[in-house]
Amino acid sequence: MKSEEIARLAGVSRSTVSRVINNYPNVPEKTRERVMKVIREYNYEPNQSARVLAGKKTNTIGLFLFTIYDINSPYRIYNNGYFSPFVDSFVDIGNSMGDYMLVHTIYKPEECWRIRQTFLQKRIDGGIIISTDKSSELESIFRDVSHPIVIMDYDPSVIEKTMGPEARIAVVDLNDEKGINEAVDYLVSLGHRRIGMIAGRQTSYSGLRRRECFVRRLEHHGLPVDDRYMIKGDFTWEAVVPEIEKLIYSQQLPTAMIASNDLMAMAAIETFKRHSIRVPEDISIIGHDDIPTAAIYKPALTTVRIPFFDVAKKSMDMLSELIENDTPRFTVYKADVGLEVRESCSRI
Amino acid sequence: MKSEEIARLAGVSRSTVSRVINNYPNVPEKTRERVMKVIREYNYEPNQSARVLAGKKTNTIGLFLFTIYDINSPYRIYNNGYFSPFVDSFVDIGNSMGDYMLVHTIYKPEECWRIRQTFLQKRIDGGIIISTDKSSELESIFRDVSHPIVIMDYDPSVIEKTMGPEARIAVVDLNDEKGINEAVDYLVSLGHRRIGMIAGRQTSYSGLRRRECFVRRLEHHGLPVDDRYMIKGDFTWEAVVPEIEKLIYSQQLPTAMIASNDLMAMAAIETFKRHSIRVPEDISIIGHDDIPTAAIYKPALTTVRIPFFDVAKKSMDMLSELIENDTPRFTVYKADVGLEVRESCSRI
DNA sequence: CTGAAAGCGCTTACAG
DNA sequence: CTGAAAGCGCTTACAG
Repeated sequence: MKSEEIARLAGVSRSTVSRVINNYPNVPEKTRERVMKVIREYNYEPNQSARVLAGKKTNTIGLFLFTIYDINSPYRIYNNGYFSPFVDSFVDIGNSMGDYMLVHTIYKPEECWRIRQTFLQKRIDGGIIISTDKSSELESIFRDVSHPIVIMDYDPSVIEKTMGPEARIAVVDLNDEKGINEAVDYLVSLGHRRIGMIAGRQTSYSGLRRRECFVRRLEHHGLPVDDRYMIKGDFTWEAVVPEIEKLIYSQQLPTAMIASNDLMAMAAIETFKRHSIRVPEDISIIGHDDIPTAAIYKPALTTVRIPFFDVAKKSMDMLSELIENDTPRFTVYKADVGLEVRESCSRI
Repeated sequence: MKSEEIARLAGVSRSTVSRVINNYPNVPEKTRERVMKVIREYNYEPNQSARVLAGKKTNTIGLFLFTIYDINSPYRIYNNGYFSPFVDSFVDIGNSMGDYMLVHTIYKPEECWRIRQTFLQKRIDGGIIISTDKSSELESIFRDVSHPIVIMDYDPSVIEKTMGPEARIAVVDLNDEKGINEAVDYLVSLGHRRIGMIAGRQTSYSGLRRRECFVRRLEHHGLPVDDRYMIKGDFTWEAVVPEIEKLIYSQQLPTAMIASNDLMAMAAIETFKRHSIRVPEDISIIGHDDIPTAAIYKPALTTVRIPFFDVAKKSMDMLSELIENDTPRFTVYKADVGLEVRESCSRI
C-alpha cells in the first residue's frame, strides 16, 4: 500500500494525501476526513525511507553507551546499575515523545566510527552519548559531525575546545561537587576524621573529578588526605576487592570511605564482611549513583543519588531543542544530586 | 557527499560506486581500490533511506519489550533484572552482527500498533517481541504482519493458531517443566514436604505454566497441594509483600516456597525477615530467572537459571534465518534452564 | 566489466 | 484549495 493508491481510492492526488499525513492546514476538513478514512481502512503507514529521502526527519534518536566492561565480561553493560536506568529512561522518554530509539553499545574507542556512521547514513536526527573515558576518537566526532549531540560524563571544557564551528552539542553534567561535599560533610558530622576514598578510573571525567572534590572537601574540614586510604578502583567490582584486601592486611583502616560508584561500595562492603569487618559498625561506607539495588542491599547503601529519569528527560529536551534549531551552539546543564542517607554509615 | 560525487571523483559511474559499496564481484580490483580510496578520503557513507527505498534491507532489528510495570511506577522495565540482561544481550548481539537495534517499550496492549507501525513504515527487517501477557492486540499482529518475528514468553500453540498464512514467526520457549521439576526435586531431596508457590500473573504464559508444572510435580511426589501455600503474585515486589504477611499471620507456614521469579522470591525473603522468620533456617526459598542481583543478594538466591545471553543469541539467529528466507514458516525453540543452588534453602 | 536509465515512495515548491 | 512534476540518493536490470 502506497500513497498513490490511497490517493486513487480517496479520489485525490498524492499531494493531498501527503498534506493530510503531515497535518498541513491547507486541506478542508471534508477532504481530510475522506483521505483519513481510506488510510485507516487499509492500515496505511507511509514508507519511512521515502519520507526521509524526500526531506523529513527520521524521528529516530541514537543512544550510544560506552561500556566500562570488556565485551567478554559476564558483567555487561546494562547489568551495571548505572547504565540500565538510563537506557530505561531514555527509551521511555523517547517513545513517549513519539521517537524511535536506536540503542548502541560501544566497547572500545575504536568503535566510535559507528556513531559517525549512524549520523552520516542519516539514520538518526540526533544522538545521546553516555561516555566515560576521554578519547580522541570521540573528540574527532565533535569536530566532524554537525548533527545534534547531547553528551554525558564528559568534561565540558574539553568539548568546547575540540568541537567544530558547526557543532550543536549540549553537555549534561552532574553537580559532583555538591554530592561529594554532602557525603564528606555527613561523615564529618558523624565524627569521622580518617576518611578514605575508593576512586573511579582516573581517565574518566567523573572518576577524576569526584576524587578532586573529595580531596578539596577534606582540606576544607582541615582533615588529612592519607594516601593509604585512597584506593584506586576503576568503577568495577573486580578491581576493588584486591585493593580492599591490601588495605585490610595493612591493618591501617580508615573509619569511613566514600566510593565513586555503588558497585565499588558494595564490593568493598562484601570484602570487609568476608574479613569480619562490619559495615557500618566497624567502618562506614558511602556509595555514589543510587543504583536500583542500593536500597535493597544489606546494609541499605547510603549514597549520592543521581536522578536518572530527570537527567534523561533534561537530556532529551535539550536534544530536541538542538534538533529544532539548526544553528550551532553549545550548552551545559548541571544536574542536581544529593545524599541519600540509609544504613551504611554510623556515628563513630 | 553522495555517490554521484564519489563517482565523479573516482572517474566512474554511480553504478560502479554502488557495486563497490555492495561488494559485488564484477568489478576489477584496481577499480575497486580507486573507488574505495575516494570513499575513505571523504568519509562517505551511503544514505540509508535511499538504499532502503531502492530495495536494500534496513539492517535494523526491532526489540519490543512488554513491561509488567505501570509507566508511572518507579520500578521500571530495565531495572527489572529479567528485562535488562535481555536488552543487554540483544543489543550486543545485534551490534556485533552489524545490525542496528531499535528498542521499544510497550506499556499496554493498546500500544501494540506501534509494532505494526514500525514494520509497515519499513523501519526494521524483523522484530523480537518479549511479551508477558496474552493479548488479542498482539495476536492481530501475528495475523496481519508478514514480517519476521521472534517472540518469547508466549504460548506457541496460541501463535500457531492465530498466525496468518504469510507469517514468519519463531517462538523461543523456556523448558519450564525441567526448571520447576529440578526445583521441587531439590526441595524434596532436602526433606521438604510442605512446599508452597509464589505464582506469577496467571494471565501470563510463564506464570500460568510454572504453576501447572509445580502442581504436577508435587503430585508426582505424592505431596499435597495446599491452597493456603499458593500465593498469588504478579511478578512484582509490591504484590507479594501483603500476601506473604497474610500467610505469616495465618500461622500456617510451609517449610519451603518456589517463586516464579527472583524479585518475588526476594520480596518474600525480606518480608519473612521483617517478621523474624529466617531464610533458609526457618523457611527455604527458591527463585526463578537468576537475575544479576540473585548472586549478590543475602542469602544468595537458589534459583532456576535462564541463560539470558544464549537465549538472546538463539533468538537473533532464528530471526536472521527468517529474514534470509522469505518463505512463511513457524519454528519453536525450547531453551534449557537449570537449578542454580546457592544459600537460600536448607535441609529440614 | 561498465554506464544510462528507470524506479523505489514520498514531499514540496510551483502554477493555477 | 489542489494537482503535475521535479527531486531526494540510492540500486538494479538492461544493453553493450
